[in-house]
Amino acid sequence: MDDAQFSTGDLSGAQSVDRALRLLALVGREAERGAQLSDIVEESGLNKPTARRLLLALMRAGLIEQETRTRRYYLGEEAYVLGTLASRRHGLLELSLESLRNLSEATMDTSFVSARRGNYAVCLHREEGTYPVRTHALQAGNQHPLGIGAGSLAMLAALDDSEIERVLAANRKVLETQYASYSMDQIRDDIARTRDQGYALNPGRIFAGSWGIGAAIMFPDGRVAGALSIAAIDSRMTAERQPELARCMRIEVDRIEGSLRKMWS
Amino acid sequence: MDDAQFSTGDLSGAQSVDRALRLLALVGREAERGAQLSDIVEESGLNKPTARRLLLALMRAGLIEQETRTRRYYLGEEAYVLGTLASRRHGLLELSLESLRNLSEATMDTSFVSARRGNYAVCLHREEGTYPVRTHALQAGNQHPLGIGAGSLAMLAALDDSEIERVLAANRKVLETQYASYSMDQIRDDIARTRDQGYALNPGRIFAGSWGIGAAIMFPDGRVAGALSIAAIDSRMTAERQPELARCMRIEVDRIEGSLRKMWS
DNA sequence: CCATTGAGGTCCATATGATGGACCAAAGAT
DNA sequence: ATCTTTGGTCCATCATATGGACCTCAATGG
Repeated sequence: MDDAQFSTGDLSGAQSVDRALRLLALVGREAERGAQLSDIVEESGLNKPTARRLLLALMRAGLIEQETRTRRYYLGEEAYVLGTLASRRHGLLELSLESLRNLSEATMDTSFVSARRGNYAVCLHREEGTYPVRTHALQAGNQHPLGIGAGSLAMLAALDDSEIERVLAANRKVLETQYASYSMDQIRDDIARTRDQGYALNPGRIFAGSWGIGAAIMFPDGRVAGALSIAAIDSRMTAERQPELARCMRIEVDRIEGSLRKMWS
Repeated sequence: MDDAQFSTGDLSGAQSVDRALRLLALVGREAERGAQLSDIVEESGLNKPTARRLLLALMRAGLIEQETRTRRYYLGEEAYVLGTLASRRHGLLELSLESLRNLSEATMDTSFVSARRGNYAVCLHREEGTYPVRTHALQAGNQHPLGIGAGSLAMLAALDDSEIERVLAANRKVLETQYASYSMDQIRDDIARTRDQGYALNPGRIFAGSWGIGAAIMFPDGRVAGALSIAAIDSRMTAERQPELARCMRIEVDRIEGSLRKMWS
């Protein structure tokens, strides 16, 4: 596989860096409430001194910070600065914000942008709808394995079959242990239906009554850039309304893909 | 000094993490053109295998990525995602964008938001003005020691005197070697004038003819959040026009500080 | 067309620096 | 007043990062 001219040898190592960056990601996903040291220790599988040492290093770099009162860890300002600088290449959120506002206004429901992150999908932003009954199943920062949830399923379905199987295989354990309401075959069916209909549907699989539909956003070169999705209670996701919502999303996806084309040319 | 109840002992270490994160920052600042391995090696002072190993670790985490064709390193999507998540706490850019648009429209000149990053100021965004002659001295991602440039000086002047001296002392070497047109006393004078006038002025100190004025943005708790600034050629920065520009900036700074108050309450 | 230069990438013996069990301190909880 | 939970740290041991030497490819130039 891959990488042309240079031999792609080992040069493995820098394991503490790997560990530190895993912690960084972990703290990031917990961004809202802040992460406790004990949680971090548990979730990361590292032990306390190690975790603390790595956290200190991340703090020295400004990527995370610790609130003195609560002793909780949060993403720091350097993370924000880097993100700002990265948005030149990866500005999916910026490109999508207006679309989300359009969607939420037109449909009255809550809409989302997600990005692919390895074998997972992360929610980048949640744009509240105006309809008074809303589902709060998905918040910015939350992540689920690819295939779990509407936007996430849309992204998975947009990959080619060999990669889908790779992803599913990589996620097998998590799926079995944490997503009992799903099965690998279930997901494969969902993919088929998604490709067939042109949009992804989550009929309350994660939380009963909390439905969603999603559509993938593609880079000009065919890679998956992310996904838009809309969530609502089941009674607002009837078979008649679904295609209508899908059409709205399609329009916005086209707009975003147009901007991406411009950005990369 | 400081940190209350827990003893803040050593627990130093994780040096490779420090190094890796320095590289990350370095690649980030070079975000536009992408960073070459050889530059990274030179600027970081690390040697090639070490730098490469750390870069690989950063790539594994998705924080940076390497374009296969050019072999240059860029910020990766994870950096973007983290930044998005961090913007919940540190969303200076989001809060300022509208103000920048107002400023650039009202004045026809280019305007900027910067954030403090340790002893430096980083430019987060550059909003182009419409006036046909523009200075391109400051681009997003660029950084200068605190005190160098209008926004940067505004931030420095907003610190208390003991911290100013700490910052200046820390930057002494860089100032001497790379900013020969400045001197420590020069900067101290600039600070006095800034406090006096209520806005910071850079009368072409870095590049002749490229002037700027700046104003600091403060957090509700009195810490420096960042700065707005406006840049133009000298003929558009006459003594008469300066107070007018400063007034426009002041209005926008007030707006942003209002939003910050809301965000933290 | 074959040096030569320079950039990207890697190997591996060595010794530096990360590891984690044991421990201490503070703050709730009973 | 004692127990438990959570945050933080020390230091002897050994795993892991280090960097000089080396390889490969592409471009320059004689």
